[in-house]
Amino acid sequence: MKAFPAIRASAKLRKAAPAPAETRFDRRLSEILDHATEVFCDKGYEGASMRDLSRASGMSLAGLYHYFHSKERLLYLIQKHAFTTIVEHLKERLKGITDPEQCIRVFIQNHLDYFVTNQSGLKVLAHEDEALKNGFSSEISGIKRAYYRICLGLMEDLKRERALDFNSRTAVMSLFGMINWIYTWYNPRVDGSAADLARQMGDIFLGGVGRRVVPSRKHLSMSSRAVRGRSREPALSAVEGASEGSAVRRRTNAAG
Amino acid sequence: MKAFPAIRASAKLRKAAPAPAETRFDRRLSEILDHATEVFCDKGYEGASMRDLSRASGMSLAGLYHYFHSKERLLYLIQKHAFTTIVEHLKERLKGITDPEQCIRVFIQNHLDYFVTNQSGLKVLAHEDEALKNGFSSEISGIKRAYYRICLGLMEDLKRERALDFNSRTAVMSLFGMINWIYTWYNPRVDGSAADLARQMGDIFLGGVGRRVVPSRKHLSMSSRAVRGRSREPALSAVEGASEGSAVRRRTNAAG
DNA sequence: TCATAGTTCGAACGTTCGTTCTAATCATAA
DNA sequence: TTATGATTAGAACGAACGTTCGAACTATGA
Repeated sequence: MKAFPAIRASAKLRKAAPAPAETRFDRRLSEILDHATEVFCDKGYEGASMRDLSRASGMSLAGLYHYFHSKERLLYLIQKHAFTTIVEHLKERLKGITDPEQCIRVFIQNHLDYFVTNQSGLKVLAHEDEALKNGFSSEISGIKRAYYRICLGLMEDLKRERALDFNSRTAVMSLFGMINWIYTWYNPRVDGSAADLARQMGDIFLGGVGRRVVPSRKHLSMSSRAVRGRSREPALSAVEGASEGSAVRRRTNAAG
Repeated sequence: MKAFPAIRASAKLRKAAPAPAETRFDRRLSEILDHATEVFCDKGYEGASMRDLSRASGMSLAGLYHYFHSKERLLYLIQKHAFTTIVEHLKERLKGITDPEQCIRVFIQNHLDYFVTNQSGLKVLAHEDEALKNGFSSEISGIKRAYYRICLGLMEDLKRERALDFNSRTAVMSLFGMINWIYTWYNPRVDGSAADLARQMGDIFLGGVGRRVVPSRKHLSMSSRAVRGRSREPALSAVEGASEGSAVRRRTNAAG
């Protein structure tokens, strides 16, 4: 409701074909998790009440507690599932790819793919990072650390192959910032597909913004071209903030 | 307390020399704002209770309400002050600088400078972005939009001068991601000064990570060198997450 | 058909929430 | 000293919080 209209739009169910040995319990829990993810996305973990979750999932307050022990454990389940999914998909997609640059592009693509098909999920992951207390947070931190280390490894591979010299930690964290921050601004109508964004962010991260673009690899999809045309405007005298711009559609809650 | 130990460490008072015409009320309110910023940083806006704020600022619950009408207005005051300060500093520092690349580097430096000297403030700004309801959020959104538009203008200047072709909105948002996400991972003991980080992030954003570095501009400060040495490790076989790494000190809550 | 296990619910628990009331305290100038 | 307005605090408000309990429902196999 409140938070970010674009995000709420296209949340889909978790699975198209449920696993055969899936019990009724598992199925129902999964539904609750999906609904809860939406609510946490909208109102934040602390801001969402169990009664909100009850309303969203069409189940009574007490009924919810048949599926998890506490609100905190619910967040834990959501985060664990989301993170595990991302890491699994990533490992799968990285198999067989050897070129370090390509690996990093796959990493970005995988992350953004998950976000675009499961926007609320990534927001809950990124935004409610510190919401869990010590007991619950440690396992999530573990998965998170593994994810971080995968990316760090890719970065080191790139450095070694090209004899580069940069701070890997800063690079990884900068990349995480780029791809996670997206939950605050992404609007599918304006910003195109995940593939579009992944290519753009890959270009920026790997090649920087301040260089002439060599139009290699079947560049410039339709949608990114459309967006690009939009921002061709005077744009100087920026410091004395001009009038309403058109490039930002929904909410420019990007800064800060 | 809870959130991010490194952030809590070095928060300083807002002003060294108070303005002459500053009333007792203003001074006291400013103190409360500082304490509240710390608490919001640690527990989040929703998670922090008025009683927490009361405890932190050493004032009774009822006494707080002499200085603001509601908890929400308190957050509004914090965000407005922080944002206004950042934008003012930026405008000041951009004066006289004409080279577009240098302007963007100044933008990054200004943002990170504010963060390092006022860590809790930027976190509250970045993390509690959506906490304000419609009435309060509109004015903050305005300042935010102005800040965004400044950066967008710098980006367009760079594009024009060098005849570049990239999506300005994506570029600006990516940059915001890089410099805002820092609140989730920055540790002064590991990551060096704001100037260090600003240079590194400027290099990445402008030149990309995947290029040989020309060691121009008095490169490589002490602290960044120290960090760099640390992460010189095997680093391959990344996909099957290896054992505990040493590059991440405090918490690797960077991902997801 | 009945017993059983799994599922759902209404109602309430004790606690904490943001906020307000009224009165007491403080600083200051006359 | 006294009068005055700014500041602070104790106690309480109703509302909402996360959670629990026991009873009622429902599906399933015997």
